[in-house]
Amino acid sequence: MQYNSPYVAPTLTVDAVIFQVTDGVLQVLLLNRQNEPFKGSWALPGGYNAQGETTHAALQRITQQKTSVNIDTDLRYVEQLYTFDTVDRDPRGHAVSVTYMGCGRDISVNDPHAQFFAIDSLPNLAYDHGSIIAYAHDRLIAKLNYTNAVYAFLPKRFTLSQLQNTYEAVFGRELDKRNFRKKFLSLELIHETDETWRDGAHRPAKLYEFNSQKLESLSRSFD
Amino acid sequence: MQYNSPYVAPTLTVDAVIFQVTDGVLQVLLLNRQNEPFKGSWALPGGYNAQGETTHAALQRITQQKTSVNIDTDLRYVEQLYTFDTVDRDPRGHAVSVTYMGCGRDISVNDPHAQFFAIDSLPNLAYDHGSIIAYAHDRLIAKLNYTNAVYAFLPKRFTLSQLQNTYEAVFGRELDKRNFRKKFLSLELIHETDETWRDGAHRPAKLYEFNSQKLESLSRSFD
DNA sequence: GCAAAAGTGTTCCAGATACACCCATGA
DNA sequence: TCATGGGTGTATCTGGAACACTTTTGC
Repeated sequence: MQYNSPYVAPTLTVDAVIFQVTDGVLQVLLLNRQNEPFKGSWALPGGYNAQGETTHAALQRITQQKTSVNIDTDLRYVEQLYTFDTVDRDPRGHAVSVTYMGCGRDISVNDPHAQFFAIDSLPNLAYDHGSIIAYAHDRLIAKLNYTNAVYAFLPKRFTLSQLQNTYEAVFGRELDKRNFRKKFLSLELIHETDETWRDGAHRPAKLYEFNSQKLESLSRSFD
Repeated sequence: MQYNSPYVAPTLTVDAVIFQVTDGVLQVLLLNRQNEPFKGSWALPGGYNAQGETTHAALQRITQQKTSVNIDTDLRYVEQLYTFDTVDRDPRGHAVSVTYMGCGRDISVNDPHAQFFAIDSLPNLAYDHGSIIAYAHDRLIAKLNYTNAVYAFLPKRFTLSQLQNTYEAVFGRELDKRNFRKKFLSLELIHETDETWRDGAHRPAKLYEFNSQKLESLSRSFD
């Protein structure tokens, strides 16, 4: 491979779509932009990826700096999504963005400019971040359909109702309680514990645990 | 976003996994490397992506130059796969590679160093191209399972046996003829034509056509 | 008439869907 | 005792899997 003119690489950036489910609502982490371009709009956490740094390492550094979220400890599932590279997506010049999706729970953000938004009431978004979020949501739905990735949204021990709520929040539709329980239990991904959860004036719920906290493909797809 | 040291982007490259099905065998296009590193090994068609060029445009230019394959006219389906960025994957330095998968049929290559290989008898591969091909194959199987993407491997009119052979080549296993036909026809992706195909001393086969040559998701997954 | 691929139906089983009531608790 | 969410079973339907013979042609 020979080149006559000196090679100049495009700018490389990383962007993260960080999801959590709170009170039965799927949320995305966004940052309010303090500078141009798109000052005042909301954007995914992201930044530059320099030579010698993997995209994963860049993501780690950037989310830590900008949102105090640590992708290795705060997120229980992280996956590369897609690389967006339309030449005109950034008004400052050609930038190629490697995007990631991450899932966690009870994520606390200190920065006053960082905030979680419900997936179905997003504010004005910078760049092409609206389509990146839509892409991530589609992928997330697919992942929950054929893997055990829900574990990333749940505490170690959880009730079947919490589990069902999480699926409903991601899928954006309601599921039948009896069918949900029958099907999910038949997948043999979780087991009962001897603990129960008391929460108000009603029968306490059994707590369950995942057999494995590692990503596994389901024997049959969920949906 | 301010930087104290001047920003240097990693080298950006693109690599293509180009599939076709010939005589019931799934094949991948490879190039024999004439230079170091990995001189003599086989590699995916790929090359540098400079600033101002989209990855798709770079792919177009590179496959045309190196293998005389035109991804817009010779391939009927193209999709971005994944971005590989392990710092040490290229011995010459940190390179980030955006990979694509493409599918076509009857692709002719002029270059004597370019050749199609059966997916299950690949030669010595350069870089991490073995794992890229494996990743592409997995994705291809998934795509054929939940979309009508097979059309990319077939001529405009084709027999049900050709269709079944193509699935078998990609999936790497045999399918039951009666169940295959019943199921595929029930998906309503193809329609009969009034033409038949004569080919040797046996009953001629009806020719079918896809209703649409655009990618569609199946109402129920295939496999 | 024979070799070769095309074409065709039925039975069985597993899993999806639809659906309504009793249980255990706190106030 | 009542309000609240937890927990449970059955009937029906649809789609997947297994399986073998007849048809049409060229030689």
